[in-house]
Amino acid sequence: MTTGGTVSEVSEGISVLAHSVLANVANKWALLVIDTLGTETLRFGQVKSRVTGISHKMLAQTLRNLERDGIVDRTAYATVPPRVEYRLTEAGRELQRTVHGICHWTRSHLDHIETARRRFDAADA
Amino acid sequence: MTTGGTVSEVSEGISVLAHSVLANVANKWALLVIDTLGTETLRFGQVKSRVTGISHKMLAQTLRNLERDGIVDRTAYATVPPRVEYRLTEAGRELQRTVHGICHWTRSHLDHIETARRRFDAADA
DNA sequence: CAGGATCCCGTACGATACTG
DNA sequence: CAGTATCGTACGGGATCCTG
Repeated sequence: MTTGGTVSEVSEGISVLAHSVLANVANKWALLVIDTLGTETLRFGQVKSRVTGISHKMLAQTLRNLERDGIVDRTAYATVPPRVEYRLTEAGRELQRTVHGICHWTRSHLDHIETARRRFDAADA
Repeated sequence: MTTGGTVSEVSEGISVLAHSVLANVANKWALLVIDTLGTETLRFGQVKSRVTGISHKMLAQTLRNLERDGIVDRTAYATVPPRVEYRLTEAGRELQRTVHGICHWTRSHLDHIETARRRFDAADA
């Protein structure tokens, strides 16, 4: 590293944090979980059944990361069997609006993308 | 598998595509590249220097995936040295608006998140 | 300069099993 | 039911070298 200035150190520190946040937020499972939660309060199992294809492990991990970043709120009831509810925080709901935009864009462009892929794959053949 | 109906086969086929699209779009580098392109037309090297921390390989890979999905447009000029320009397609610009929302949310919530993380990490200690 | 090919390590992720 | 721990495999992603 040839930088060595305090300014660049600070700005790099910020970008490191930003990158780690993006790594948590900008991945398939996190997006789907955030979009699924929406304005609802759901139990672990409910989220799992609504997010198609997510594994038990990945859901737990994703929820923990989102909780850690203050995006989802976790409430555990000390009952038997245990009951744990998840909901988006205020910041989480702000994020959810733009996240929903991506999910919506994806769904509405599926056929567009499929043909684009076919053209691309045929081109370099 | 106990499903076996044509309906579920079709819906699963759709979700498989959706998941693969999300896997391309919903990752750190793709988001940053899309947000960086914005409304501009940039050369490979320009994108690379603007997306902090991306490696040569990941940029090439990300741009190829985005091109394949019809999100970015690639124009190569047969000059020496070669000159390749990237810009968002129409669909890509639609996506860019919501992607920008995520990047903006991340940037404006950095300190909020940092404190949330500290509280979380301190709690389970 | 753009970008593919190869090597190699670390991590993500699924499956499974165990605890409260 | 919710969550953690362990294991094994497969993929992500960086470094490096090579081509048009």
